[in-house]
Amino acid sequence: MAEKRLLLIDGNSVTFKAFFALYTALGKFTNSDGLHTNAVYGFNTMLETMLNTVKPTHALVAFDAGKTTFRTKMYDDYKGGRAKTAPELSEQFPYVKKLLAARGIQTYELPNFEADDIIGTLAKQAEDAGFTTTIVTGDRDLTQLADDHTTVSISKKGVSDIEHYTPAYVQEKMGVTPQQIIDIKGLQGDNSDNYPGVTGVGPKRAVDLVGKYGSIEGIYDHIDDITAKKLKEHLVADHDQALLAKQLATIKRDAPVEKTLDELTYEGDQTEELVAFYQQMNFRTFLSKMSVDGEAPTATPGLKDISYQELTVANLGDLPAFDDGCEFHLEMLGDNYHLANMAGFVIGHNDQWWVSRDVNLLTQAPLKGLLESDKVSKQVFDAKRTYVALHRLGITLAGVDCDLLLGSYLLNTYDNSNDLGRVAMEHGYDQVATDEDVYGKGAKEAIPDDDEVFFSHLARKARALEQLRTPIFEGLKEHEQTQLYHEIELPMAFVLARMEIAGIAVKASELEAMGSKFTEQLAEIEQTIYQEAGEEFNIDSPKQLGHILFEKMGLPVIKKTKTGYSTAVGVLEKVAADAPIAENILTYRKIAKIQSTYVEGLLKVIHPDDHKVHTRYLQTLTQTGRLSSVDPNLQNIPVRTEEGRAIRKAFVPRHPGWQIFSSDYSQIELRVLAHMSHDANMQAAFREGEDIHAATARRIFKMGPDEEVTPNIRRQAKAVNFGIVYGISDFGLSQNIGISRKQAKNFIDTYFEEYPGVKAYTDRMVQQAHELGYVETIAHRRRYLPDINSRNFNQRSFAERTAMNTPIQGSAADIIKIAMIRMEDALKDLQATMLLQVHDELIFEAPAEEIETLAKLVPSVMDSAIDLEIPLKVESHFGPTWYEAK
DNA sequence: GTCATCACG
DNA sequence: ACGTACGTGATGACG
Repeated sequence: MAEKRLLLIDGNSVTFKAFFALYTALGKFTNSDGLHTNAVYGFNTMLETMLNTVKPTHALVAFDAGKTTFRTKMYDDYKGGRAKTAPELSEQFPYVKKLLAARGIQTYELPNFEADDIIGTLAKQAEDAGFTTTIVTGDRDLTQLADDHTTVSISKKGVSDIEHYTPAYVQEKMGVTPQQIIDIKGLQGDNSDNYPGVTGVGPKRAVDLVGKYGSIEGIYDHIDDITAKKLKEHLVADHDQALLAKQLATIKRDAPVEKTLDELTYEGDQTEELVAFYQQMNFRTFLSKMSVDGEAPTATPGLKDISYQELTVANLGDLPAFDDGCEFHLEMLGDNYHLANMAGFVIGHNDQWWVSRDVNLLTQAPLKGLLESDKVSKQVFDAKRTYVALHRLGITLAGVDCDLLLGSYLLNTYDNSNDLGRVAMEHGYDQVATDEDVYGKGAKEAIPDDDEVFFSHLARKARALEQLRTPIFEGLKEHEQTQLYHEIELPMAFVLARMEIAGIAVKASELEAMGSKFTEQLAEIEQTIYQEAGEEFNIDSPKQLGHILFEKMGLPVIKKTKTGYSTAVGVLEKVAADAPIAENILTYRKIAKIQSTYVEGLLKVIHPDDHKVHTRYLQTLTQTGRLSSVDPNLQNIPVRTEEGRAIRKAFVPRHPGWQIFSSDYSQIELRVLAHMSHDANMQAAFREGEDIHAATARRIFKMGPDEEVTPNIRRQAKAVNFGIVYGISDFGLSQNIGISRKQAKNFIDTYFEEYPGVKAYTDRMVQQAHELGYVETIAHRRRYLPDINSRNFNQRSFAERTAMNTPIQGSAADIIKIAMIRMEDALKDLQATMLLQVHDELIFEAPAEEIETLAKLVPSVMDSAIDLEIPLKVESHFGPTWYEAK
């Protein structure tokens, strides 16, 4: 007998998940009738995945029948207090059902029961009848149904990110058997379903107890074995509640379901109906997939065939001149393009693609000429990556027109990915797979030996570049980001590429000398700590350290983390007065950090040939428009403590006699705020060259002109200024400077009275975010804030703070990027080279005789990068190493 | 892979 | 009543 495979889907839960997974794209998913379709779309994506992997013979989607169920009869407030379902979501349920009908899948609901119970009941029947069952849901509770013949697949973040729970996986992940999930829930209760368990029992204790006694009943049978006094009291007091909660959590396996398994035979797509439905929904990509049904299967379902030619030395001459431009992609496995092997490339246009594994062909005519010509416009994915890699082959890339990665990032920072396939999918183009699909991941990641697989993937990438150029440019135009793209981000990519290639020289001998000194110091402190603790333990383990400090030594617990005692700096500083061990641990930590991250970490990445480190700047990662730096991160080299700062002595110019020169913007974020808010008082302070923190202190503390601003008062005012930039809250400020929440609120109120323009600015940004769903920087960089209208206080508050902060932080990022682009031109007749950017600071190396020139030139380029209502201020330093240049 | 910690602006 | 400062990356521990 053929294998029988049953697919059971929790319709409500999956529709919910799909809706929220595609929530940011809600605006893009509407059909011509104005109906939202994101949940239907997401549901169908998930369904395709499951149909392809499970290949079911039988299938059913269960829905909840209504608000009242046997559970609400047991417990009035079951699922009480839930926010009303958004209308954009409710309107989609009927269409999900229509979709299912068109796909030949039955739907079912049963009065008084939830979808869970229908699924539980049918899964039981299926097991008895020898089926293999797959349950799909977004709700972890259903993992209680996992058994040897039943897998529970939970969609995690996205619609395609699915986790499969077998009994072994449940055990591994949750620490209990599937049957014990209900005991856990009985003890813990369920916030989202709104019923309590036992007071004081959270996930950790619940797993512990159930592990020890097997079940809730087991716990109460051995109640006298429980030594923790409070816990026992709670268990006794909440006995009834625990039993009720367990009952509520238990999925029915014998609901009066009137469907028999035989009726659930999966019919497959009802083609005509489905085409009509897709048309009604405006699902173009799903429609196009239908037309390829029945063709030879490809590596990834849904991809149409693509043709290409393999390029060789013999047919290089056949390449056209590409007068209308071309698409080009250079393939590398691995993120670090300074080192990664180049695996092949594709070039072409007008759906004619040439591919090869031999990247040396690129160095030959006519390819090298094409790549280096700014007359031949090129569409690429990640221009910086491409530029750096081609540079390794002696090719200087020019003529880049559309960088899909960069354009896509500007359109929406939120869902941007480094994978061409994924980015294409974001823009509704589904004819290219992700690298993970084609190359695999982890240890198995590799360029396929099969030419057909590899080359068609390359050709599909190139075609995606061709297809997406227009939509990307149109999107940028719509967002008024054309200038941002052409005049800032695209030129920036090449400036960064050249900085990365230049690298910065690091003296290994200097680091090694520091390292051996630190090793000695660490050994010494380690011994002292062991003596104070009375035993040896791993100081690097917060868990072991917490045990020593707070259990063995009985120090007062200041703060806890999710997993145990906090041993962070603030905590250790508080207990240091009573316990010298805390002081020693702080010293140990400080040195260990410098040692492992900076001494050892940097030594690992010094290039053996040129003795330099070549970081990579990530240009499409941050949500604000800042850069980030990896492999190594050169934007967080220590400076605040003397021991750490010494690391900078190892950063030197590449030639003897040269100097390191650095310039930084002074208070750029507050100046940007003064500009954007037009606040007269704040602007006056900057125009008159005042110390802004002192000026703020005078204002918020209502000081007379002759009163002296003490360092402590200035420190507090500085914290308030920072708080404003971060999107102020009284709580946050009170924590930061150790005052009461009430005092903090006072400071903020006074601040806003004194700087009314700033108050108006913050209100305006929050309001704009509410109305438009995004905020913008000076250069029209955009950040979407989908949580701004969230019903969850925390998420909403966070979005509001972000609405205030992002235009400030992001505009500062715009400004330094403009300065960097102009800087290259300003330096063209000098030997001086720009090496690093650290958010508000630029670092150069130059011959000593150019320092005088730089000291004038660099600040003038930086402070004229943009015309604000107040002046920008730049400070410079230089010296024989980075250590002195500050 | 996730957490806690700590380095920077 | 809710429970927080904004933006990052690297490390070691631990599951």
